[in-house]
Amino acid sequence: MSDVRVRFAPSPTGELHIGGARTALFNYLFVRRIGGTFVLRIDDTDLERSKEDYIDKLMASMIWLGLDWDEGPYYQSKRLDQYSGEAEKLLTEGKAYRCYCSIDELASGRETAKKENRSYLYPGTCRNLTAEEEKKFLNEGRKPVIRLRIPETGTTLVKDEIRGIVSFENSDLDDFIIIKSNGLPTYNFASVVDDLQLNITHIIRAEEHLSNTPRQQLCAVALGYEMPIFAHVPMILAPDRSKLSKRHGATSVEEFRDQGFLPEALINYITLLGWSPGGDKEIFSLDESIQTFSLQKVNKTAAIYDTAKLTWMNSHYIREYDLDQLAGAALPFFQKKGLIEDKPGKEELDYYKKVLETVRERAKTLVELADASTYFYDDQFTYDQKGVKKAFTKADVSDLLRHAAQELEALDSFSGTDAEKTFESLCEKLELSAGRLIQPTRLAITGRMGGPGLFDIMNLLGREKTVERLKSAAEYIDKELNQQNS
RNA sequence: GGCCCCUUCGUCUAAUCGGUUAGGACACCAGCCUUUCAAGCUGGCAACAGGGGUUCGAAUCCCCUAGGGGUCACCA
Repeated sequence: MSDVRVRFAPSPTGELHIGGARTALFNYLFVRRIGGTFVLRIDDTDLERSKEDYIDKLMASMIWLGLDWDEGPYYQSKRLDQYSGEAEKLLTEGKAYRCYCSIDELASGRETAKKENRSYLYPGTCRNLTAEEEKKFLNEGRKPVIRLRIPETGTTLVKDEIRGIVSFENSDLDDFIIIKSNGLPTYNFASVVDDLQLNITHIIRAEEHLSNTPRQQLCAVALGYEMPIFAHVPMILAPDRSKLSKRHGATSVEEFRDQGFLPEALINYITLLGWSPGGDKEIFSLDESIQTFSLQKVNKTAAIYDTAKLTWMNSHYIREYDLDQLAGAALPFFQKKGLIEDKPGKEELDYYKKVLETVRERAKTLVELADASTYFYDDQFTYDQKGVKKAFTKADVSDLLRHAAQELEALDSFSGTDAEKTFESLCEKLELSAGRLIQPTRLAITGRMGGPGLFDIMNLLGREKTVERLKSAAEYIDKELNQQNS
């Protein structure tokens, strides 16, 4: 096993969204290829926004996607001693200092800077306070924060596996806060302390963190460490090129799951968002991606996510999935529609799998799969109105349906092929094209104009239901339609 | 606004060191297949942001402009 260590460090302020999932995925692909350790860390230093419920959901989503980790979760909220300890060290070394400026004072400085249309940097008011001055502030009841002393000159170089070397002028940075007045660390500090203490070797994270990296690197330098290697992966944007948010529809892994997407499809789709193995292959498994993944081939450009392609991939996986696996994945969707019992028996499950087999070809999501299966369970359906106009209004349709029902009833044995033969000879006898009989029959037994092969449906439904539905359709035509006509 | 990153079909992307009719996938359109709807197959539409260089030759290297994104919090 290699000593490469990566981490995925979500903050539990929401569900795992598609961008976070992709970041986790790239960490996973990278570390699994190299045989290193994948660490999960929960960045929960924001007490107000962090919720425990989200931690469980985050982990559940990762497991559902198949992204398992080796170590953790570590919780920043349980490591607070580490941060204050390191901060204290910086304080005694003179690399950090206490700042007594109030939030209001800071805000007003920021405001005037904005009015004068220049960028605001903390002016270093408390940079060189004397002991007496500090005492005075303390007596006033001020609670200090701790700021890192940033070099006034020089350049900080960030090495990034994807973007090369990115340089920042230290003079553009200010002495930022590492410990808040409530004693908790800020993200920029806690994250650095953790990455160093957990021996993280590669930080693979979203591009939005690139601008913060020089600050973190300066932290590491002050703490006497060298920073790990960075890889800032491009963002995933909404179709309108803006940052992803709720108003763009489904953005979390959980939502995609609820909409009937398979984890393999989601993974396959986001794998291709910002990375490509080269070549023409589009469909591949997590394991296949691990074999070919490299950070160097990750794109620099932000990707816009487009559910059309995801949907196409999902339909592909629905078609190709192992039947038992598909049955397991789709079951909750059937149960939600009330098609299947909470604890289905063996017979019910066998029938269910047969239904899946005949229906899976044309479903793009698991929701559609359940929608397309209702008439296998429920006799009480209405006829598609367009279909009624097309298939039920021709002359003598009701007689035709009754005739077909009679023929089927007269059969010694009943199967899909038997039914097909019966229909063929009936059409021949009546000198009808196959469609003339098949269309109204389809509508009669499913209520719809599209779907699986008619005789496959009959086969599954069985003779009794088929005949029954043919007859009641004939009745419907005589009653409803002829009444209208007269 | 300062700083940083980015720019190939509508979208995701490919194109070893500069030499390609700029390739694939989704979507879209047409045809084939077919009892319907899908699937599948075949074909079509469609891109190097703009302008300067460097070079025999630039999507590829350099510069400028424009556009997009990120970041500048006692959020992460």
